[in-house]
Amino acid sequence: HLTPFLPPAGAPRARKKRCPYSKFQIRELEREFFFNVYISREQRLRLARLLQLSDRQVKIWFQNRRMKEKK
Amino acid sequence: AVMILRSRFLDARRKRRNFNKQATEILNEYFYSHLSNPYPSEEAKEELAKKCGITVSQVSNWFGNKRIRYKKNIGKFQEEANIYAAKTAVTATN
DNA sequence: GTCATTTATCATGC
DNA sequence: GCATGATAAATGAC
Repeated sequence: HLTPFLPPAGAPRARKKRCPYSKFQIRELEREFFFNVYISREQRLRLARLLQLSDRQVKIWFQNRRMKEKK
Repeated sequence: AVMILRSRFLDARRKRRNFNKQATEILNEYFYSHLSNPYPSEEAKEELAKKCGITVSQVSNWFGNKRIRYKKNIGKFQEEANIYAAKTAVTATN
């Protein structure tokens, strides 16, 4: 029979491997989320430095966290 | 050394119970009869959920897991695929 | 921004 | 011991 999922044709550049965050990282992210569901640009950069995460990672964490909240 | 302790807090939602055989039968029938595009619409998910006695989220979880695990090892699911292919006359209209 | 996904990881069933 | 369902990072459509 046929196979699902059309091949991505072009060069599929490697996706970043999912790495679970540490207890400390989660705790600080949750703490900030408690006060601000939508984190500001400045706070985002500050948290990223503190937690050794990229600005993008913090941004995405808040996006996923908001989705989790509404469920 | 810095240990990354990821001890999990009690997560009630993570309690897992297998679906009954009838529900799995229904989900597999849909999956293998739409193997070229195993992405049920929202309406189809709701209908599957109703027929299986599970939630829409559980249907989404099932298809997500099924797609990735099937793609990752097609050979392992070959026998299962043949069973459901023979069982259901394809009426794939999408 | 939301949101349906992909992927790996986690927790449980058996 | 893996199979299976649910959750946690990460991507991409819109």
